[in-house]
Amino acid sequence: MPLRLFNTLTGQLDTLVPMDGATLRMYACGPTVYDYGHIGNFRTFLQIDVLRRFLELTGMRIHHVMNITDVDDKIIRNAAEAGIPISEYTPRYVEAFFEDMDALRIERPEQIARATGHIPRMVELVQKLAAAGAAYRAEDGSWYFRLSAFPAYGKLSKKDLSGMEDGARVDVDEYEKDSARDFALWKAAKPGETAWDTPIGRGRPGWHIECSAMAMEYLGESFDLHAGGEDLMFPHHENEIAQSESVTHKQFARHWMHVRFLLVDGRKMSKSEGNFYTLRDLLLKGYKASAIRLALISVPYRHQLNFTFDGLMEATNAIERLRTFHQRLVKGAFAAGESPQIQEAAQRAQADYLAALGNDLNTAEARAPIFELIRSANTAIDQGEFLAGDRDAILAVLASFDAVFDVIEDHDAEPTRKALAWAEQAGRMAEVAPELVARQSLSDEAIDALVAERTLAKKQRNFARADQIRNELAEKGIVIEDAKDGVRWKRK
RNA sequence: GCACCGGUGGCGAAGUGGCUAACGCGCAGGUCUGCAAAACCUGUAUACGCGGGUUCGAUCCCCGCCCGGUGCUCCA
Repeated sequence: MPLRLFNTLTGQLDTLVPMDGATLRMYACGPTVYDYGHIGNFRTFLQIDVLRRFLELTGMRIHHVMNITDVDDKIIRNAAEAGIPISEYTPRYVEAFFEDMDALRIERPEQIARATGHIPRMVELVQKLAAAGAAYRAEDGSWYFRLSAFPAYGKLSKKDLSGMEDGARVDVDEYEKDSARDFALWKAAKPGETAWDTPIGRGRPGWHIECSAMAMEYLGESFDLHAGGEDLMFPHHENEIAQSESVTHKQFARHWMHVRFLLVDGRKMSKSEGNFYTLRDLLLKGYKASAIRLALISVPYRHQLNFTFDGLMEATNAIERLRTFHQRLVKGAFAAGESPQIQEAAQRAQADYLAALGNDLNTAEARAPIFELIRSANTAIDQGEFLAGDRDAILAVLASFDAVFDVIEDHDAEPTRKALAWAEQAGRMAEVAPELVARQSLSDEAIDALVAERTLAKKQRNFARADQIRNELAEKGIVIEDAKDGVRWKRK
């Protein structure tokens, strides 16, 4: 199943094929590590994860490079406020970032590149641009890209800058540029700021140059796919193209993917709006990592997603249904054989599922055949028409669903445990939802003991005691199910 | 202001120029159960923002309008 993916550059669905015929080379803009990641960041990384996982499911080999921006204005400012060098400031946020990625089960890219580890490559690129006449040094020692040297500028974001007045909106501290639209490649050091001594002077890289330098270092002058959030399209990605192609005269990335922003309660998420959430915030409110993952990927990447707590509950309940069904298959006893209707339904579900994802990663459409299959399988089981071969066929479909969505298998305990440990250490226990604390208060062994006591009470027809135990457990988020083949319990 | 995107049942969200417009969640009733839970069945449902146009036929195409959102500046 090939992937037809919307390409910002061409404005249409293009089939994603590795240009070397073997491995898809892709670059995705990663985080700037000045704070904890918020759910908007993670929506982007999650959608890129969906892309990766779908390609892997179809058997494609991938080489995916992600950068970490560990030097920029905000980092310098925050580190200065904290009174520590940036090399001490950023590691904790790098670590937190990967912890959050793991919590959301986002696969690691094949390669992670830090900006501060690639300064010489960036300097080289600036030198090459200068040699090509596309870069110039301003009086203060900063280097700028000369926009007029790249006539194709605007081809990605479809902006026509020809009509823009030069000098209409020049920032006061950018008076040294030849043209207002020229952007910084290298920023001259200001007193006390982090800086590197290099052949092009003492300073630090501009924001855009790191991605050009690292992408070309690891993926070559031309590669298959470049992805990121929609906000990066302009100016960041446009500038990357200008810098890179001015040096190589080759197409930089062939295919560009942009993930739309999410809204929270119908508005853009921002700290001033009071609708700003990090992953940790949500985990401490008691939501499961899997529910957050599902909520953030269920709306296709090219659509705005309106994030709400109702949406998180919906995702929580949908996962519950998936997991309950999965357990029913795994634990159930079925007679040998296959029933043609179920086999056929499983095959059709698998085909529809893959087709939906192949159609520009339509995750919403992809869910439908899975849930349809679950309903018909449940019906067959209830009617005693479900056989062991049917189970195997459906488990295979669920496995390919989980290869991309990754929410059926339950990995939720660890992220919550880590978030609680972090809250304790960071002195933020006040933010933890009381239900979450209650839920953590019983060990599996204690629950097993209570469940056994209840089963005994039931056998003795002491229903008052049995219900009392069930209520006690329910208060701590433990749900009991009396099935034909025994008693099950699960944490809500 | 300029540009782009969206407005589908109670909520979220697919999709299509013509068959009963997916799927999920919620709610109600039923089956099962000591009672529940899970599961299934039924209902919720006269759901395609408004007004024109094209067409044999439009939710889907075109025009206008209203509403919401986003970008044009640091931002996933």
